[in-house]
Amino acid sequence: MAHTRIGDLLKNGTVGTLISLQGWVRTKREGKGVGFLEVNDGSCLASIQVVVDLESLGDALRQVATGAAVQVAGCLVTSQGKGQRVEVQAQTLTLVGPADAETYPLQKKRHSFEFLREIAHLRPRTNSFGAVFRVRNACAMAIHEFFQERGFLWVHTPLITTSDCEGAGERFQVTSLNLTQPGLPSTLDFAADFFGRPAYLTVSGQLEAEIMALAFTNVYTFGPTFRAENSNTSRHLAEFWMVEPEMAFCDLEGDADLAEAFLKHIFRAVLERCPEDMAFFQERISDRVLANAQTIIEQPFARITYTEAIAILEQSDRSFAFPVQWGMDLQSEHERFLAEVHFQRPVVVMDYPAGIKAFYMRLNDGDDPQRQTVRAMDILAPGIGEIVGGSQREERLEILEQRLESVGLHPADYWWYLDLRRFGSVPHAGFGLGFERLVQFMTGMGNIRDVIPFPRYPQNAEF
RNA sequence: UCCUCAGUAGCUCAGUGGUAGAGCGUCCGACUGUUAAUCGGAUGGUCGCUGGUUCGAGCCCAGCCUGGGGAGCCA
Repeated sequence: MAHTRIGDLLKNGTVGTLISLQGWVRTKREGKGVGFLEVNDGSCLASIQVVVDLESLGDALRQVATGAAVQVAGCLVTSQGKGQRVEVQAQTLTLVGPADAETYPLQKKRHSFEFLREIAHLRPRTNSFGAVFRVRNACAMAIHEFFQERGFLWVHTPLITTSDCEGAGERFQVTSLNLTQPGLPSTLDFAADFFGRPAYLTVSGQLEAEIMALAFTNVYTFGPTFRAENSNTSRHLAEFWMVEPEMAFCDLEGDADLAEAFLKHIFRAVLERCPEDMAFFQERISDRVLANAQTIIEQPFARITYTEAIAILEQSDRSFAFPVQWGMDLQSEHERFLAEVHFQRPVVVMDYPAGIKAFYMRLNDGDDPQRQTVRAMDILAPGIGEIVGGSQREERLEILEQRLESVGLHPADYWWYLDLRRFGSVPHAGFGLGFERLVQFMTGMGNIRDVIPFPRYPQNAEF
């Protein structure tokens, strides 16, 4: 008999039919004449109740404990008990893989996320992580859907790179040299290394995405990114996934428009496709999850310039640890005030001072030289902070060369990037979205390490 | 990396100088179409590590390790 996924049985299963299912036992309750198993196969949040007659299947049931893998065949019947529409009256119960109840770490109780992080190989079998990873999947699909519907090409930018997306943080070095040899690293000869020069794991696919955008008009990347920063926070990972759309013939306003439509689409899609999981987050993780999603979907994002943001902060009666001053980078406390207190919804902040942003961002025309700004755009989200960072790129060759020089970079190292400005240059723009931060934002999960199956962060790469 | 809080049973925690505790889990029993089942019993400890103070340290002191929260960096 073909096996049916539990989500299918609970939703569409016809009472009276014979079915077969496979999954892992969440709990077992045993009485005198009858026993109950709750079996989950990850297809949905709910487990299905399997009713086991002890006279016929008692021996088999005794082998089964929490955590065991089982296969059950039987009749789908209307539940006599409360709490579920249907249940399975077992005719056969097969133990596929036993689990020792004494040593199986997951108990029939609530566990802390800190503890579950230590058993990342088992935590996907919990309600919380089941919901997280189903929502994560739905987010990823919604992202592809959004771009594909709009004619964006999914492009694959390299993970190993020799270029540096300036300002994006510390890089992991990639080498085939034998670093355990004595005498290293003073004798390191990169000419003898695999690529003949130092190479790194990518910190951003943006520069290569620009190449592709200037051929395909609208493209996006969606893949892993690596930062060797010694960051120990609830919103940083050493390995994370990033989405980076890049659009030719597009300015900063178009960029912000796309980012807003993009976030709205993802929230709408996930709410529609994972209602049980989202209700679970609302109930168990944060009671603001659903209201937050509604705000994202229904309300237009606030949109201000950096200069206006500074004015709002200066006029607020808050006293900030970091004094507010034009030219400074916005601190966490400032971002939180803007998104959580002042606007209470996502805020797009545009036109940052040139001095605090990367070389490739387009200089605004007609600025006071003392207050030169660039066409940068950050989206600040309540509870998360910066979720999107983007800009219109500098498309003018001479100005880009000057910017490189002024920040101490060598234009020769960026010859191909500059070539894009020599041959058919057009205004273009894009942004980067931290995928895990999006999932955090969506689910209300407090720590980014709990929205990726196997988190990498300083001193941690166990699983 | 900095600031701060914490580390005691499988898990969540109480215990602030004098015999190591509770709830949950697990096991056994009872009971029951149960569903965070219920009731009774049992099981369970290098009190993070190292050193120090003291007649005596889970508790006080120092260093280290690990984890949480916040900050910086950023997505």
